[in-house]
Amino acid sequence: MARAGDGRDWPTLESAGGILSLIATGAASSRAGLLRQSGLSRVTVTQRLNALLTAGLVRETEETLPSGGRPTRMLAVNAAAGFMLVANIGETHIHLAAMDLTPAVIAQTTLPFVVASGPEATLARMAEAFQSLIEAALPTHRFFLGISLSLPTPVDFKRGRVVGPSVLRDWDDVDIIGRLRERFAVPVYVENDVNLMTLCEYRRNFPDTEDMLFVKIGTGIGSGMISGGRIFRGAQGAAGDIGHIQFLSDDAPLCRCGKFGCVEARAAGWAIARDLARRGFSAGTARDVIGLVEQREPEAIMLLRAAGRTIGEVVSDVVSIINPSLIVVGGTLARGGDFLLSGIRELVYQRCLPLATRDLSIVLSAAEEDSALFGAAYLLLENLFAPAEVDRLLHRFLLSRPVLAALPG
Amino acid sequence: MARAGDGRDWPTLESAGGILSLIATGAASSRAGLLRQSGLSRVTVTQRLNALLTAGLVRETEETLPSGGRPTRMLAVNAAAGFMLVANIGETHIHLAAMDLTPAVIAQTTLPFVVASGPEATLARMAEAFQSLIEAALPTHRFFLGISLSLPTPVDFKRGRVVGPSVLRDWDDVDIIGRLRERFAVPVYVENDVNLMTLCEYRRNFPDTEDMLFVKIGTGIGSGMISGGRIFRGAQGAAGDIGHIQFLSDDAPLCRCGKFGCVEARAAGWAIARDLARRGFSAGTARDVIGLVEQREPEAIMLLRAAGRTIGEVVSDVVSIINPSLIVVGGTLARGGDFLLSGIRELVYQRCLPLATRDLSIVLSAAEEDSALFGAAYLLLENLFAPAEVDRLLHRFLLSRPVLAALPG
DNA sequence: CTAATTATGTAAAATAAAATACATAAGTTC
DNA sequence: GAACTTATGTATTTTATTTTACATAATTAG
Repeated sequence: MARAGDGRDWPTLESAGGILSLIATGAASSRAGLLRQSGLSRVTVTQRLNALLTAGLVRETEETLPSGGRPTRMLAVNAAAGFMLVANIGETHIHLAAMDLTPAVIAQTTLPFVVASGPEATLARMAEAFQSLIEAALPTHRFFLGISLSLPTPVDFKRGRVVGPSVLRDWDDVDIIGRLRERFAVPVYVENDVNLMTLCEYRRNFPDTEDMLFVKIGTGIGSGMISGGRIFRGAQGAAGDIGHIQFLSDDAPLCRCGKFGCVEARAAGWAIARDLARRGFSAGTARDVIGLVEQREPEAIMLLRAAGRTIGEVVSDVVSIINPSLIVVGGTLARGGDFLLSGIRELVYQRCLPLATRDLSIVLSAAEEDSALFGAAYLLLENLFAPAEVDRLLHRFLLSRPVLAALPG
Repeated sequence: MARAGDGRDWPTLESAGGILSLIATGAASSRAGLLRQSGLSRVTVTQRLNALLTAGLVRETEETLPSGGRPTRMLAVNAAAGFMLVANIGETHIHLAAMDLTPAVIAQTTLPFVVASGPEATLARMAEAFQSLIEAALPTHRFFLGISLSLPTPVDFKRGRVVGPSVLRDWDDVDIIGRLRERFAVPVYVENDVNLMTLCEYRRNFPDTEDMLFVKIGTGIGSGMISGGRIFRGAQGAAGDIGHIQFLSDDAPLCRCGKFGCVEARAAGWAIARDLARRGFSAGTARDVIGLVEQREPEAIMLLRAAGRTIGEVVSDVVSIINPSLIVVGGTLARGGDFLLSGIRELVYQRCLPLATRDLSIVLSAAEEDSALFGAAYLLLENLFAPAEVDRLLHRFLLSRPVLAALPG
């Protein structure tokens, strides 16, 4: 058969999907690991791996594993083998980037975002921006892998559409995937931003924690869950909607959703800002609240602590229901640190079974910008390189290459 | 190569695990389906399927699928190919059975159960009973597949142990799997009873509903979840513990867990019985409560309705968190029908997002005896026939057969 | 530096599986 | 009943993969 290096050997590369998937998903990172995980023979693994190496999809890393004898050479996907486009639609801006497979930013740009423009115009302008990013990335990262979008609204992941009453009016039932796919002819994924922040947190900081809860406490309150290493979406992608869980009391405040007593109306950034405003402070957003807390304003601190306990009530419900082994608290208010966290911890440890809290950690998220954007990148990667999809990816990769050596001899 | 029927062809049968798994898990039920799902060629599928057919593990069913031409012959695992042992430890009795692969009961027996006897004695007596069941089943169902147990307590499924503060005192850290495996040399699984009731409900009545919540309302309150077609267990197997979610109020009642205001203390069978007793009725258990409701005792009905609303509060939290597409209400109090259900429906539809409730059904469980026992059977089957495990099963099956035709020629 | 140890590559022979090309089976439609 | 349709089986050829057996590589231990 074809030897590594004697020109391209398409057939071997085409069948190398399984190997590529194992490396990309982290299931194996050495030849021995590939042997074990794939069940293939050494000859076959060597052949296919060589095809991937010469194609530039996989590379040997510098590090080696000492083993008593010849050290094991480690393998990794070549981060420069291609690029993807990601975008995060925020409340006022859209952040777009081209990323390599690390994922790391190759080029980026920002667009203003006005909900009122509607989906058509917005998607059109995003497509323009994407086109520029492609031109920036293409010279160095020849292969265009796909597109992944983060939206600030519930998303039906499978159908790739905005669902339910949403900040994004008029986006209901817009076929986002179809629109972008048509234009760029690559796989497109769309997901809710909190789920993507959760995924980023998992992949970056807690890759070994397969059951975690991420709570985002900013101007609003939302959550995402990783279960068995995957985003937990529920039947319609609406899982994790903890912001509008209600608990009634005499003074149940009116929520922006129209109901009384929601967690958000008690403990979200806007609610605390509302309470501070009533006390004569100038505050409207989560940032304002945190600003006052960082100035050690006692009333702001007190309200943040109270919010922590309120959120703790809901989080303890979540813990009883899904039994995670880690809770990560992020979002703007998380910058309040222990002022926020102590209340959450207090309620969770007070209310949940010892069994559920015994091995439960509650930690702050390392405040990272763009975690939704990186989450979108991780989502795309894990889908493209999933065993069931990787052959399609490989096939596109092959078609994208100039057919230098497809000639006989 | 070996033709179907010319004696045993071990090599072919040994490689037929994938085919068997597809049939057993329902992924394929015709030759065409096997072709599609397995990715193997028709020749290979035919060969392996024939090996399974002649070994008696798979059979062709009577029904056929009309297709315009020659009808498709359907395939199914031969229910009589083997038997398994299952047991459900209840509060006062242990129900043990030998079941075929339908699963249907071949033989059964009941033991009294006293917690105070402790795990050693109890497991020993169960082993005795199992031995008799084996003798009953063996003549007709020669192959012993495995053992599956239902326990009325949280279980760490992976480790096969009782965890946490539990009704089963002293069972903590008893290696149940190890004990039974040692004695019977077959795979052993242990799971919590509510999870198994959930699984049974899913497999029997709603096999197409991959995200469902089962709420058991009896003397206590518990729940189980199916997510993506699998039991959702959480990090320690403690997921779904909704009975002890608290919501405070001035009159928060003391729960048997020692905290105030738990759902159980407000709405479980024992709590309603307590309230009825205070009003002069003679009631101590969920059965007593339902007895009074069935006699149309207004106060009992009123209390059951109120319990429905209380449970509805918690269920609406669960819906917001996990977004199921179906809620099945079971347990003794479910016999109260709409008296119980209406309150649950009321709260869920009132509190949850339209997105989450749009396609959500809330139904009563068809009151079935032994659903935990059948759940245990389903659990065993789905694990034994899982792609990763099926080869082991096949191997044991081969070893268990008399080696009639292992001679040359 | 040498021996021991583990990692890795590859040619040749042996197997396993797929593709191809027919052949037959068991229904439906008319 | 004849024609058509889809399901299914199998011999033969071709292709892919594993096995076997050996060779080489790059470390550590001494």
